[in-house]
Formats: sequence, structure tokens, C-alpha cells
Amino acid sequence: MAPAPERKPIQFSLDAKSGVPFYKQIILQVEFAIADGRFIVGDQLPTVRSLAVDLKINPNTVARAYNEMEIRGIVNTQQGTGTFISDKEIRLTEVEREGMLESLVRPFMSKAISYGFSVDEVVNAVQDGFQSLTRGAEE
Amino acid sequence: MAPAPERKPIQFSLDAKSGVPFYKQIILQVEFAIADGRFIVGDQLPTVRSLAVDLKINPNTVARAYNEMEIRGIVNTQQGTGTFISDKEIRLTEVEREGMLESLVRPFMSKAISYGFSVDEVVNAVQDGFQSLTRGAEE
DNA sequence: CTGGTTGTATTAGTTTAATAGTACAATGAT
DNA sequence: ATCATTGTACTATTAAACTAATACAACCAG
Repeated sequence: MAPAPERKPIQFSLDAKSGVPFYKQIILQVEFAIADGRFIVGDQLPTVRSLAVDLKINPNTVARAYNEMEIRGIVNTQQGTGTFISDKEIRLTEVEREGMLESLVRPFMSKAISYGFSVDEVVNAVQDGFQSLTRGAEE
Repeated sequence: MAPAPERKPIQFSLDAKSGVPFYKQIILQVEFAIADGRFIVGDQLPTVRSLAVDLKINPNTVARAYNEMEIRGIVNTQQGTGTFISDKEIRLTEVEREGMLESLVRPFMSKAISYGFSVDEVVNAVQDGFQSLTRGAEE
């Protein structure tokens, strides 16, 4: 008997030449998997050790990724049991959300302006960029 | 007699606690000065040495900032003479501009989405962020 | 061509981020 | 209680970013 086992194991992979740190690549892949439904609420992530072995990296690197996602509220984790996709969709207050958005936007806008782009150009690029991102173009 | 000397010396300043590297702070301040008219085409920037003394940092750090701006086309520089605000307003082809915009937008959007922000929220934040930036709110 | 100005190159020191090695601690089934 | 499983803590190593010390090279006025 197995009514609804685990959907699919999810295939993680790392690109050492990308310049993006391993732990961030893991976080991104989890986030995208959540975004397009390959991970749903309650799913268990691979264990720290198994993913470390799979990716041929140190368990601590996986743990760091999981820990950061825990802090962000993306997953919740229980020692001895595992790490699971969090059931809390929204876990920030409006104030926190706005503060975070601004802290994301400001450096981005500084750069964009310094390169001479107009607001409209940026806005359009953001909208277009969103289209392609939600279709699974990673990094 | 001095018909139009130099507008104003421009006051540079550094914040060591900001975490933003000195050379980037210098670049940002030049860019903002250009954006709001405190620097105009042909203006001479402070010399590498004078600015280094002024900010109490090594000349090489200033040179690095100037060099990066030179590469971007923001300034042009002549050894023995000085560093000046470039007269080339547009120095990228449309293709180059688009490529650069996209390379700015993509990682930004990845983050924004991973934090659960919607396109509209991001677009609004971008527009608001632009307002405050062009009024001189630096860092 | 000489002296003082300008930016540049090379190298080294310091700090910080990223990853790994290794040992520890909590959970749950038996 | 015991054991195998899970995540965690602490330390060390590596690699890169940042800044500085110091010496060099181009330009221009006299």
C-alpha cells in the first residue's frame, strides 16, 4: 500500500563553473521546484547526507542551504526526522515584506540607472523576465 | 575672471561600515552626480591622488574605481592629464543594452520570486524605488 | 629636456565567503 | 534502552575580494 508516495525524487544538480555557490544553487532549485509544483507542502527533501552524497559535496553545505531555507520559512526541519516543505505560504508581515522588497529593489535600481536604463525599460524587462522565469529557465 | 570654472568640487565621502567596497561607493557617487547634473560632460574628476588623500585611502582604490568607469564608458582618462566625464552618452548598441538589462534583471527577479513577490509588487517597487533614487537617497 | 603633474602596474597583506572534516545531539522505531 | 537515522556545531582549509605599498610610465608646461 502506497496511496501517494513521494511524487518524484527531484533531480538536483550543481554547476561548479557557474560561480554560484553550491548552497545557493540548492536553494534556487528547491524554490523553483516549489514554484512549478514539483515540491508541494509537506514533501520531504532529501536528507542532508543523501543529497551530499548525491552531489558529491560536504553534508554541511547541504545543511547550510537547508538552514537558510528554514530561516526564510521555506522549509521546516526536525532533527532526527527530516526537512520538509513548509506549510506556511505567507510567513512575513506586510511590513517585513515591504522592507525586504525594498532591500532587493534598491541595489538593483542603482545598477540599472547607472547603466542608463529608463524606468520603462526596466519595468518592461522585469515583466518579460518574469514570463521566462516562470517557465523554468533557471540560471 | 572665470566664466565657468568648475561647477562645484563635489563632495565625496565613504562609509566603511556599509559593507559596500570603497571603489564601488566612489563609482556610485560619480554616477549619481552625473544623474542629477552635478557632473556634466567634460568635467574633470578629482585626481587619483587628491581624492585618495581626501578620503584617506590608497590611490589604487580610487584608480580602480576610475578604471572601472573608464571601461563602462562613463569617463575617459588620459595619463598625465586627468580623468573626465565622457561625452559619449550612449555607448552601447541596442543589442548590448538589452543583453545587459537582462543580465541585471534575471538574478533580481529570481530572488524576488523566491521571496514570493508578485510581478505587480515588484513593478511598483521598481517605480517607487526610482523616484527616491533620483532624488538623491544614496545608501 | 627637465620637473612636476597625471594615471598605471605589480605585488603583498587582510579580510571574508564558501566548503569540507569531524564529532556531537535529537528523534523515532524496535 | 538501543540503534540507525536525522540534523547540528565547531573547526580548518581554500579561494576570492578588497585595499594598500611602492615603483613605474605618460603627458605637459617651462
